Amino acid sequence: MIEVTDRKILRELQADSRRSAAAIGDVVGLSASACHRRIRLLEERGLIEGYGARLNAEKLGYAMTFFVEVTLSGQSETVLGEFERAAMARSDVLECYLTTGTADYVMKVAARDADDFERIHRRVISGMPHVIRIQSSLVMKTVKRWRGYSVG
Amino acid sequence: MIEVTDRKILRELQADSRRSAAAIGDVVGLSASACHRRIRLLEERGLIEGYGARLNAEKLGYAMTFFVEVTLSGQSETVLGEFERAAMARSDVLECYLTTGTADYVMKVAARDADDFERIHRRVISGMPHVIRIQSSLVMKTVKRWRGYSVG
DNA sequence: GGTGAAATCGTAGACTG
DNA sequence: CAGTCTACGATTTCACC
Repeated sequence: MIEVTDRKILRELQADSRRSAAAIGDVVGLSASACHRRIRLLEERGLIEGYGARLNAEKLGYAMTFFVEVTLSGQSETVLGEFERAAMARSDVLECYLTTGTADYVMKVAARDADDFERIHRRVISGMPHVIRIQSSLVMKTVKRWRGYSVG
Repeated sequence: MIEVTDRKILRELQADSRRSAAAIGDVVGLSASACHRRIRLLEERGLIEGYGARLNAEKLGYAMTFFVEVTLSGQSETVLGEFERAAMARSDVLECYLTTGTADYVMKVAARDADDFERIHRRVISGMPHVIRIQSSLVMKTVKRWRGYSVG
């Protein structure tokens, strides 16, 4: 289990990972060094996997985001493994999940424009191993994102 | 457009936002102060929206992640707005997108266990305004995540 | 967990090429 | 626009209470 103070630290770091141990300590009621010790421990325990910048997709040139549901021709280890390796390797695939439900995988894909998505759909995803069906949904509006887990 | 060096900086910050300007400058071939200046500008231009810790869902106590597709009873501004406000307010809804395709919204939801998801499904999502249909998929395996945009 | 101190590192500004 | 230099402040890390 995670202690109350640790939860507060995680909440702060999730919202802004650039704050110093001293600043976070102020908020959670800990001295800078005690807070720093706890952060180190949270990293070592694997609760914190890393720190990253949140980038603006549009300003980066990615005008379109899609959810793509992919169905494969089978569910054997080999089939899944080969598909997953291909998904890992594609930089236009931002996220990829094996799911229950109608399809086998759900992927989040970033495209620069409609032509780019057409290319990704036709050349990239269709060409990934064992894919027999693709259904994509364009994200028209991002209502919520980056808000992270509720940690207390 | 984004300059080559800026792209490299974004790539580094996306992968690890805790590195200092000096450390990133080393990688991209810039002095600490030049690199620092560019990072400030990238923040001001809105390319960098923020910095966050990547937390481990399982270790936080969220054993299950779901994609939930929601269909509403209409598409008027009022209907969408009321639903979106409810989605924003729920801390178990990690992400929420208005999409084209079969459903109206796709949400990512974190649950502590099966009972918790049952509760979220029955009490929370079904209770959100104007929801007439819910279809959820359990994430069985996260193949790819956190890898961010290809910027360089 | 807190304190305090030392060493290190990071930030920001002025100035030069 | 980048590099250097610089000065100040912040941060990390340690031993000890």
